[in-house]
Amino acid sequence: MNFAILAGIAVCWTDRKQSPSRLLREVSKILEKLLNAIQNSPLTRKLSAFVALSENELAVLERLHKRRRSFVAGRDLVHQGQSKQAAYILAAGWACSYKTQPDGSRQIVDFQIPGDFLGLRSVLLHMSDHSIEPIVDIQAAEVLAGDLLGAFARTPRLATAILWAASRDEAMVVEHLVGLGRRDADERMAHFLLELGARLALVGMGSKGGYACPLTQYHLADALGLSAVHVNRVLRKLREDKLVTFRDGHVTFDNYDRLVALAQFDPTYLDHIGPILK
Amino acid sequence: MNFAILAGIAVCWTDRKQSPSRLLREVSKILEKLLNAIQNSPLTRKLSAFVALSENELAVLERLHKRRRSFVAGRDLVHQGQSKQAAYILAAGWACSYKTQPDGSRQIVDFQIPGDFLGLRSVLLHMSDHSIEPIVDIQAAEVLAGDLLGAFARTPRLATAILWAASRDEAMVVEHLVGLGRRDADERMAHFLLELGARLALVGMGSKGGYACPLTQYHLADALGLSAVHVNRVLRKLREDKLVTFRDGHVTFDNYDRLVALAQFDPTYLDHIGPILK
DNA sequence: CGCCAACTTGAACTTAGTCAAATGTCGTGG
DNA sequence: CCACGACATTTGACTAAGTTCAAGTTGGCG
Repeated sequence: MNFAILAGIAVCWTDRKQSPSRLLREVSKILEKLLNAIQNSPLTRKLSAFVALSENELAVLERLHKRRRSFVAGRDLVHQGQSKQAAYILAAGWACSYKTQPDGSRQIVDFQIPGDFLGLRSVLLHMSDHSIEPIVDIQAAEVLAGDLLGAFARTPRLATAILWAASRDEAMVVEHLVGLGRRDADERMAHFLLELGARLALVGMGSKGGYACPLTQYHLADALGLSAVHVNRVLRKLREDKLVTFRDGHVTFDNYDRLVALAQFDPTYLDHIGPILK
Repeated sequence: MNFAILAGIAVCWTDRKQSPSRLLREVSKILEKLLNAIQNSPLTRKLSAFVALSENELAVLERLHKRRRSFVAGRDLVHQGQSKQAAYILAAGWACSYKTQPDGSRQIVDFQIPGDFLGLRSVLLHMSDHSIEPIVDIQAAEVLAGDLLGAFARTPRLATAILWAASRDEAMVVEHLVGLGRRDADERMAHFLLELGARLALVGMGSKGGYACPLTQYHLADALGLSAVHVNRVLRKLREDKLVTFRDGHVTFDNYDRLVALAQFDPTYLDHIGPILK
């Protein structure tokens, strides 16, 4: 009995005859397992949205989610310069990775939402070049370097899928860099809010209408390279122009299309189909 | 007969007795091969500076350098949005990867110098999210996705070394992002010139005294998120302050230590020892 | 020689930062 | 219940950094 999810469509096949009732029973058992895996893990959900994962691969992925730990908001999970070998898969809550300068100012490099890896690069460099802070209380699965490499060796397709997700993250960092270098404050904010919405939509936490967002204006300032004061002004302007409203922990897109036009937002780099479905 | 280069020191050993003259002959043969490989390939040189590579791994690395091609300055090697599966190893010359915005402005994400990979991420995403432009005439070895994966499968240590180099590149992009978000124009320029110097020193093309640099002030402007006019002013100021001189395709550090202090340059993220020498 | 690209400089302008102060909100302890 | 502090948000007035526009200068090369 074989089973796979292909671009959202379940496919199953068998090479020998079976009674219909037995076939049905098996399929339903597998479906239940899959549903379980996908519902329990935003990472699985994210990867499944792009890449065909077999039952076996899903099982390996699930095994990576053992060793679950909780962390409280605000206390650094990893600190810049710390030598640490573990990565994490974020299961619930938001985090951000940032670097602090000697003069005290900080730059947020990226936000992580459920399904994202934390500190994958640190594992390879054997040293964290940045800090990671939980923005709210979070749940994360610790992944030891050895387990990850083991999983890669046993399921190369999964390895490719994870590397693909890492590449996608890197593409987002590049887009962020472009924003800091070549977009003014309004465009930067618009682009940021749109990108975050697109990412959240992938794990079922947002839509074109808006999304819940626990970030403070200080987080936005540190991410966008602006002062908190200016962030506030920009948000006011966007709100008054009926483009987007950021208020009380919630982002509401008042006019998605005009916002996309302002930000010159092109979600191509997020939308791409994965590398496995050839 | 075994042989390795370990942090710049050659090591050889054998498990059976051999006549001294024969041993000597073998060692000199191997040395010649290695010298050849290292001189011919800046990538080999870069990796060897951090990671112990065996004779076999060096041979595999050399094989990746077949299929050498030339490209003229200014004509895009890869274009944004292009679907392309090959990556390149830059053998000679300088290139830059950049993104252009719909409004025509461009942001240079990174410069590549000999020994760097071009478009490694594009291979995984099956699509280039940026363009690559040779700054001068360049020589690059085309690496097909298949060859790369084959080499990875046969020599996992080499795979780790290359992934490590890729992580290091990503760390540089992050540092660049921090610069755009949280450093003013002077610091940004100082930091950039220092980082470039450190990278070039790794492949023997620069020192604490300075280095040859084919970039124009427009390149600097596009990389640092400044206008070309302002780049000119910043360069003048740094020159007048006797910190660094950028002129006639040559960067000269007039006062390395004060420049490091101004830029708050911390080369930790470039200096790190590789992942294999545990 | 004349052209072109890179570089240089000045002046006016715009964006975003800094400083300062007021408002709002939430949870804690009296 | 209210007072209080901690923190996030909001607004205004002023300032500094960097852009834009415009007009040269320089140097290499056909």
